[in-house]
Amino acid sequence: MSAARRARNPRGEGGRLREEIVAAAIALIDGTDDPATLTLRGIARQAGISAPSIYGRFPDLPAVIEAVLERSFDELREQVAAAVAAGPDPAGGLIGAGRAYVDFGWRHRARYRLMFDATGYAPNSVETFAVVEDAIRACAGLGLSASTSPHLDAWMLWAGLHGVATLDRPGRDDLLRLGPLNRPAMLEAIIRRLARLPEAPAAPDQGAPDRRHE
Amino acid sequence: MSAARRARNPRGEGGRLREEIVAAAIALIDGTDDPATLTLRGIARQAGISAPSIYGRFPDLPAVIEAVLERSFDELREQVAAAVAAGPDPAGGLIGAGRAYVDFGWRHRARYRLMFDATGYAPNSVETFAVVEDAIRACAGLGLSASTSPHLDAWMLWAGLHGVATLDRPGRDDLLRLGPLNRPAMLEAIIRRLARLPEAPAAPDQGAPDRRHE
DNA sequence: TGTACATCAGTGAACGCGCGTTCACTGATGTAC
DNA sequence: TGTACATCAGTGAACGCGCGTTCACTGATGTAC
Repeated sequence: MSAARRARNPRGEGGRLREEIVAAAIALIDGTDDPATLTLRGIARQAGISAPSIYGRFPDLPAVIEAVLERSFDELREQVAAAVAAGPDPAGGLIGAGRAYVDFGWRHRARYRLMFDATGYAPNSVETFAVVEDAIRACAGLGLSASTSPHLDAWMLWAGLHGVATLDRPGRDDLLRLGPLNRPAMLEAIIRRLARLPEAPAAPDQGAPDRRHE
Repeated sequence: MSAARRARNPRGEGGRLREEIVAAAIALIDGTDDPATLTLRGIARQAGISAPSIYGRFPDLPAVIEAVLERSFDELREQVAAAVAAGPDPAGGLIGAGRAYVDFGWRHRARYRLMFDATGYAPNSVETFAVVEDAIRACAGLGLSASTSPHLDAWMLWAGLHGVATLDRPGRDDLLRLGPLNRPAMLEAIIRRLARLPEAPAAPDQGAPDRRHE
């Protein structure tokens, strides 16, 4: 599985292994569709170390998973915040943030499921929420959103984004097989309705191909 | 685990065991929080039979799970359809349907996750979708909903409901710990926005206690 | 009415597997004197 | 500068477990004659 034999870390830098373990765990789960693939032995194989080596850096498997959660929520927050900042205006930034969120869920399908299904604890998950809430608040302040409670509306928006990210998935053609949907336009509509932005302006070329599952 | 020794089925009615196996599987998964608990050996224990007995009725474990999926989607459709019919008017029925949907997800947490995460195939899942779509169409026909595309709006509504059903869960206090939310009111707001019903009328006593996790 | 027999509804023991975790160890490397 | 030694970064073998599945069987029961 792994390439050449891994070189042992120099004296005093054994802590580096901790990072390698978390990175291996993320690579492992990102390469599959099923969070159950994330086993301690699998992580060790991916990292090119023996299974017991993990115990030098983590007390047990749940501790490794918790580290994966924390890093993943950081990543999610960064990507969502970057999208907010990249928007042409606050409303565009908010819509981009929603897209970035769902995109993360689609690109890291199993990891995303782990993030929300695991029994672990990720205290930094609220930071992503705060980014969304602040974006709505900014829009409301400028009169771009009709939101009177950014806190509640952010919650609703998150629920909607979470639904899109997890409901719409390949490999289950029984679910919502609705013909060729224009997913980007639908996602934007959901964001607008839940964040109380005005309906989208007329979009002439909404028949763009759906490249989601490629 | 099981009570007294199970009595063997009479001659010719061995097919009854099939029903018992599916029922045992549902009881097993409904009694836990983790879909991974649904093992073949666990199902056999729950049903009070030996593990190999299952092979007389199902080719393997995935086949049992598929039967669970099918029965579960039937149950979901029934409950959603009943809520539509029980509404005081079409709009009230639609809101009730959304509530019933999320309620199913909350009451059968692990099973609901299995329904959407499993790799199986449940052809009857579209029937629930059709119930929602028809409810929106009925509202639109009466001018109660501003929907111009019940099909797309039903999809969005489903995504929103799915998000609420799966995102908001006990045992993960890190996620969206937002203080005492008025969940019923928020759920209703999500349904109204996505199904394009008018905003809720002023609700004086929205501070009702949140009894969801009791 | 008796009885041999086929069928049916299961069971008990065993298999190989991957898992999380423990234990005793190995061998390189920096440090004290 | 040399060397004993403590420390560090891991490893290999083994444990017990629950899993899905296979196999040969058992014992009750309806049916043919």
